[in-house]
Amino acid sequence: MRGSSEIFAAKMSLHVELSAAEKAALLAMVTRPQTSKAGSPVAAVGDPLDTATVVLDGLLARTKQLPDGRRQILAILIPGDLVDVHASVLRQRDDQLEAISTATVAVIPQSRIAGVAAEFPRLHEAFLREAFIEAAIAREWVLNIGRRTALEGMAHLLCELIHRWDAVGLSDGGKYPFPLKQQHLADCLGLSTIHVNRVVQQLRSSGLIELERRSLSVLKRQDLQRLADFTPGYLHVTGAKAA
Amino acid sequence: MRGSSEIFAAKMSLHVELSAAEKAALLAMVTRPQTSKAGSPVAAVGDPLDTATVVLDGLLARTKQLPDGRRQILAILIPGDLVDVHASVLRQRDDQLEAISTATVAVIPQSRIAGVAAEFPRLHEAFLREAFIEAAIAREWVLNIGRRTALEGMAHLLCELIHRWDAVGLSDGGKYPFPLKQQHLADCLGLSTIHVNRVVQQLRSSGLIELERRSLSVLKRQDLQRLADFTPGYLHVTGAKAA
DNA sequence: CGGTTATTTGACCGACTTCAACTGCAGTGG
DNA sequence: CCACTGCAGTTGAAGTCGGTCAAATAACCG
Repeated sequence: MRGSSEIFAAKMSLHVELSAAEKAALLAMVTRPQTSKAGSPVAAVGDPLDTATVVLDGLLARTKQLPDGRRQILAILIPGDLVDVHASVLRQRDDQLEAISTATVAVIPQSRIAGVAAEFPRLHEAFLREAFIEAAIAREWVLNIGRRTALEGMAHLLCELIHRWDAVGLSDGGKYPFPLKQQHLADCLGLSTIHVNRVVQQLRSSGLIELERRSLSVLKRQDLQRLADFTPGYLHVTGAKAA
Repeated sequence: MRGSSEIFAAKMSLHVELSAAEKAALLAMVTRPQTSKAGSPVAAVGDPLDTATVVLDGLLARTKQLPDGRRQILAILIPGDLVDVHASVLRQRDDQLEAISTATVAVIPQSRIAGVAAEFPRLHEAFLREAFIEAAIAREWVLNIGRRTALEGMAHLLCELIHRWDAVGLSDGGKYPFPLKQQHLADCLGLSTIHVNRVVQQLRSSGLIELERRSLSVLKRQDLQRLADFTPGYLHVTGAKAA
């Protein structure tokens, strides 16, 4: 758990150099780490929105559902991510968080987030950066789902994930642990699982990726990015790891 | 112009009651009002992202484009909206703003936004609310495009627009000025203009709306909302005008 | 092992796209 | 006043991408 918090602190100080006091304050805010089993909800629609959430380990999805069960994933959350910073200002949760793999998260109470603005402006700025980047990613997803083909969209999603995974050091020479099921990919892209399967096989047979056994290998990263028209600018990662 | 700024100030104080000093500071920050002709760009990809933008009059679209010209609208901006608050933290614009109708906008320099956090915390909070709500809307659009049918999505888009228009007093008893072309609707929903046309006619012939001559009339608002599964919670409008 | 869940395959279907032509309308200039 | 132009909207026919249904593997797990 301690090590997990360090990933979070490291990510927070990626853009703004934090003082020891700021780092200490940051780690002190993070309370009540809890782990959830794969597939289980971490927060539901209508829940009071009174904490931000830090992902310490595992993957989560932010989702919305229609009354008849159609489901859409709005964001994939990875270790180090700080989400729901808007809890400092908005009142009610309008979406859901659920664990994709076994995941452990901690929370920061709403009062702490609000307080940090006055006490630790640079921490506050780091929080806002996280929130604004998640918003930028959501906008890119609108483009991805609205205007890219299934194949392009899938390629783009994979590019985004590996890029973000690289940034927090979750890669191993082009090979990544990949806990997402095809159902998750479908819900990210607004597709059926069956079509996701066909698209994945296209990517496999064109030699761009290997995807099996909960593991993703990117064989031709350049080609994959070209297919997806992936340009990482929208991720606003300008730190040392920017690649 | 003066009157337009008042709309903005009114919207800013919808959730947080602002003091006279705060209102004055707010209006003092808003500089350089400029008007753009329908269809012309207001800000382009790669532009330095050093100002937030206030919409004083007219409609804008936030857009992204793929290299081959496919275009997606990410947000419709209406009078009173404050956008690009993230300019206080992020550096580079990754999307485009363009005028839908003739529109006049003003800007707030990045330095002012950053400064306001310390000097006028409640204004800062109001700015953040705007940014977070735009993010919430973007997430709803992901659902709209990814999982709703064309008909449902169109209905939902219209519900959102009239709801936001009501909130800033742009309605006239169920009748709204409607400068969007079918091309804009298509780019909002990830559809072809031709299909938009057919969907609009479905809505017309089922008696839910009238849409002609740059004017929208909502005849059966309840039915339209039911068709769209529209629940305004994600707009986080909790003020007096919440309806 | 057996039972469950995830992935894969095939056949068919439908929502939406593409292409092409036509209508209506506002502006423009003769 | 009326042709001419250009653009938004409309209509129809044909095609495609992706969905649905059903069933067969294949992986996971107690």
